[in-house]
Amino acid sequence: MLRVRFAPSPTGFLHVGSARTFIFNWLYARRNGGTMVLRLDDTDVERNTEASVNSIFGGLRWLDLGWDEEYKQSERLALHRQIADAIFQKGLAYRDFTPAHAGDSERSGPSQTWLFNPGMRELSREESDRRAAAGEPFALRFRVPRGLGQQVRFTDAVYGEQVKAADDIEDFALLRSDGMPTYHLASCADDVDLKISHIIRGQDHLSNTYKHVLIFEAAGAAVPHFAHLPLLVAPDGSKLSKRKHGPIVSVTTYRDAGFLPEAFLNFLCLLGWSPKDDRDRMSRQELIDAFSLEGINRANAVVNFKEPAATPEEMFDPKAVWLNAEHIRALPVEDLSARLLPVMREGGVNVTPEKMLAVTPLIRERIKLMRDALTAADFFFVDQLPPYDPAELIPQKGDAAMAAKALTRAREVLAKTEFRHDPLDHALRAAAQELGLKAGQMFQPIRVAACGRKNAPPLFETLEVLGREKTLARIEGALRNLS
RNA sequence: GGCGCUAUCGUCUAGGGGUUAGGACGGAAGAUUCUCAAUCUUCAAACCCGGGUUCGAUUCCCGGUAGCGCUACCA
Repeated sequence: MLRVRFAPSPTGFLHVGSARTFIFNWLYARRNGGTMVLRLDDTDVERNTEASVNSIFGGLRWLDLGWDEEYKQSERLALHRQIADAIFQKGLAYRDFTPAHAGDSERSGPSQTWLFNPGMRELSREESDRRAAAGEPFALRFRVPRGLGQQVRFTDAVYGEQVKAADDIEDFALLRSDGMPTYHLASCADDVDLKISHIIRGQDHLSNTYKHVLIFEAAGAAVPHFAHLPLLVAPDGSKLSKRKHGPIVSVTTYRDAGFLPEAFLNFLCLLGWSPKDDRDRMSRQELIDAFSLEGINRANAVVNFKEPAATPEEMFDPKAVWLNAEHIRALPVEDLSARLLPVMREGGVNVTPEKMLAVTPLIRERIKLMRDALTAADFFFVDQLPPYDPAELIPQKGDAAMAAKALTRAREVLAKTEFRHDPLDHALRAAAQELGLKAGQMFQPIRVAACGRKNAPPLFETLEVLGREKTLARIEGALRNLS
């Protein structure tokens, strides 16, 4: 039975790297009929926050992926201690009574490799028991086989055969002196108990995996399969951090900016994985069908965002934005319209589903992010157009007089033309011809009058949706501006 | 410092002992349309360096360099 897990520690918002790890696990489970387990690795009580849990769940809910089972590591401490004790009873771990030091010993000084504490490792069982019984605090450390030339090995589905001399592995802690399990112990104990068959996680754990193999073996459990994922990094190659890179590393930023969850999912999948057949836009189902561990590559992938966040949407990886536009265009108009509705309303636009459905085809190819609809379609929803430069009304190779002539004629024609695409097309083209104007010279003043700007959707469809009343009022306004 | 992982256009990647080294984004140019988009066409753009193996290496091996990870009683 194939079982995978996503095990975030709730110490921050949902990170794009974590999201991708979740996605790859999910894809693997769905592809192979496996079970997806979500486990909150919350043993670091100090750093866990409720806000973080909310961010993780909120992000995952948005991605709409789902999982089959859910656990909280902090509720499973008894299991962790039981396994730690079993390892200790087998003589594969020892008590270390050295007072805890707050992680300051590294980086300063000659920084020698710390492997183990000989005094504590060699302490007799009697002495150890006596000091423990006396209430002296201790950390429990794994007794890594030393001086025997042993090797620890495992096969990684992505990185291949991995071997390390046991002598190079430090005697890592299993339990802290306060009795709480460390990440390594808790993670492995839970993986054993939850019968996780495949561990798919970030490559930052590749070198930790030797320790985990040691724990699995010491616990007498089967060692699961491993697949490590290349890391997602910033354009300068450094690892993504909120501290340094800000909201761009948070999944909710993409949601709030108007990414479609399936587009974001698609984008993340293409970082460090390839279907190997030149496809780029892929649906959820296509991703499931194409996913395999063989498609994962080994080099870190850059999330190509702009460091000093330029304009709001210019900061995103251009490929993510493009993919989003692709997904938007691939959506049936009805679906896109329905999904645009809440975006517009959140943006303060009062719009009916009917109106939205009429507007959607006009902006569909003109928006990259969902929120772009707010600016792309603004003129459909306001009573009064915001002020614009009357010079915009003047057509190519024309002057104010030409603009006035075109608008005056348009006012007459539009007063009696049916407001549908074809009649509008015929009437306005005929009017242009009468006036001796090129189509563009006729249309531009009308477009600017109706939309308040030069760049807008095609004229006839736009007028049709806008309606006669608003159109004529706006032409009226434009003529006033011109004089 | 120690141990390990990685290295193809600016970015994501395909490929693999002999290829015009392929695709995508982004960039440039053009076509098209009533503007803007969308679409289509074209162009520029890469095998980290040095040794070896080989008739032949970008591909295999070794070394270097660089980047990254681990080296906590964080996860």
